[in-house]
Amino acid sequence: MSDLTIGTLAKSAGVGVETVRYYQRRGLLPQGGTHKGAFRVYGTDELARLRFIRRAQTLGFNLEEIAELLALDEETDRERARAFAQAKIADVESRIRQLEEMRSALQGLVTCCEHTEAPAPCPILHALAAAPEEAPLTSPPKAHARGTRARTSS
Amino acid sequence: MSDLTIGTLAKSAGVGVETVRYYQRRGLLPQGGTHKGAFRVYGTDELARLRFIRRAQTLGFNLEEIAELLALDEETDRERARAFAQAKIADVESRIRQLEEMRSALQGLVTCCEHTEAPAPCPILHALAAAPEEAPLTSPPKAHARGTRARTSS
DNA sequence: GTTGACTCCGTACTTTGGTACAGGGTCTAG
DNA sequence: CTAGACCCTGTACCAAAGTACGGAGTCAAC
Repeated sequence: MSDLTIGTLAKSAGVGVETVRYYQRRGLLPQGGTHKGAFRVYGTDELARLRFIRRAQTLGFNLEEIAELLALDEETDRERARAFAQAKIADVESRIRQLEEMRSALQGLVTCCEHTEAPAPCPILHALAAAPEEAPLTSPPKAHARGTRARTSS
Repeated sequence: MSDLTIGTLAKSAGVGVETVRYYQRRGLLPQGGTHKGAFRVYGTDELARLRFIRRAQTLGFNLEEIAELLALDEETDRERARAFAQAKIADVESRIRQLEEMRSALQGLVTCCEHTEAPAPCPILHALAAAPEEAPLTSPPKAHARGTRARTSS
């Protein structure tokens, strides 16, 4: 037993076949698997690796980070694993803080809206439309800050 | 005054020219602007609209949602604006909860690691590698849950 | 011995919020 | 009147994590 085809391997880990292949392309899973006939077969270590990936994802690691985690040695890399986890905690916490700021700003708008008499323009839309010179428009969350050159010209 | 070219309009709002054009393509800003000579000129309402977009982004709205917000009427759509904001609050809060779960799981691993004697395999990597039948692998945060068909076949 | 499900391989597409670039035209200052 | 800065249009590209699809081969059951 534990002679899995890619399909059963995928199902066992709760992912799609295409996902497994994708992980193979990304180098997270071995391309191989021993051949048996024309199809590849996978064993329990591939399954464990696949589950490792999914669990690490639920903890907020992306695939690149997971590749690094997978390269760590259980015996000799404890320090590094812990540092990794701690860095991720810091990262998660900063995202939480960002979201909390959003929430309180939104909450402020809603509260304001509820305390405004009916025949007035919507304070929410109004607040969005008004130009707050004080709050200088902290740059919106860019998906991936890369070449954010403001092109301030010569 | 307030006869802005696309470049000055963009600079006034703190975005790049390409971004303005992109918003135009997305229908968030009018394509037009009155022509003056060969170039388009924009006025204060385009600038206000552009700033509206950026502010709404900092509150966590995506461009599709912002398009809807922009379609609301300040006078007659107060209910809808508030509902919108409240839905966004709920959304933000659920993301916060998710992140908090991640954080506590990570914190648990780190704490565990710190209380383990040195000559043992890394508990973090170990925990990731172990198969927790209890915690059935709550699906990792997919970027955009769309066609997540597990292809459970016939 | 054929049908249907599965596998293999490669490539292209998805989403979101933009960037970048090419190949023009135009406007303005010196 | 010419150089350089700006504008226009259109298209292609970026990241991340997959998903979809086409065409061909193969395996197992009936």
